[in-house]
Amino acid sequence: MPELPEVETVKRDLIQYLPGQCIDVVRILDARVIRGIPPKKFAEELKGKTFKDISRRGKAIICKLDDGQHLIVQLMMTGQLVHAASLSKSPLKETKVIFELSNGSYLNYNDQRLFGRLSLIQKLEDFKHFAILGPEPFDASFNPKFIKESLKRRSVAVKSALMDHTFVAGIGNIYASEILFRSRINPRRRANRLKSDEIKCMHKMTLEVLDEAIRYRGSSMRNYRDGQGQKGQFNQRIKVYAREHEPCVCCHKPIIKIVQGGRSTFFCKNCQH
DNA sequence: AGGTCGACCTGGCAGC
DNA sequence: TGCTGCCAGGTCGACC
Repeated sequence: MPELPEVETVKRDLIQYLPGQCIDVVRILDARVIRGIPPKKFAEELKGKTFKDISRRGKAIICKLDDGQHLIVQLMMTGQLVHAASLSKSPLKETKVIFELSNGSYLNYNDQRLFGRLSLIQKLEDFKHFAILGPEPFDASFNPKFIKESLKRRSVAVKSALMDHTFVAGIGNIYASEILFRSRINPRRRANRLKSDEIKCMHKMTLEVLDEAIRYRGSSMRNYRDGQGQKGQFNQRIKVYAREHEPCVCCHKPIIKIVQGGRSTFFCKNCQH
């Protein structure tokens, strides 16, 4: 799914279109994406509400409504939140929910695999997922000291730790591999065995990779699209993810792929120690 | 408590 | 052409 850079890109797109728009109609084409509330009630509750603000926490998009409620969208693996000026004549097969807005435009929720979820909650504190989420990478609280302290008790591979959202929010499979490549750290290293200078470097590279990915509007492996339905441009800057057998940009030895915690990891054995 | 694994879903693609 | 098996960006809950 979209990881932090992709979700941040979608958020920045939608913030240009949604605030001030009233939801006239909610059309639910597949009710399985609606969570924690009966779909009919979901549609009724949202009808007539106006978007006040759009924000992001981890990989979730938060739409604040004028009545104080929050529409939370988790895109998961294949979700897309796309704004469209007009309704497509033949709606995509993946379109699961259509929000008709007061200015005649539309917000479509598309999702091929139906892992994504739309929730409607009163208070953000009530949302269970946020309660367990670690700090935002760009937050000052996410710093080398915090990382060192958090990883002290974790014997898992550092790649798995980076992807653990209770440790730090927003990092998924693509960016975990990219961050470790730039940090020259072997993804198999145990998290609690990293030296202080390696932690400092990993922290710096986390911010560098995520910031660069946001500037390039994210990566599109298969399904990701931004708020306007366009692909991200970070793909050509990806150094290791999904590049098995390709030469490493530094030493030209082949990139290798391993499986950690059931997920693919890509790295250079020669450059990452 | 931390770690591991399967379940949740659909569709694209490689191999036969 | 058509089948089978494998793979995919995330999260959660059950279990050890």
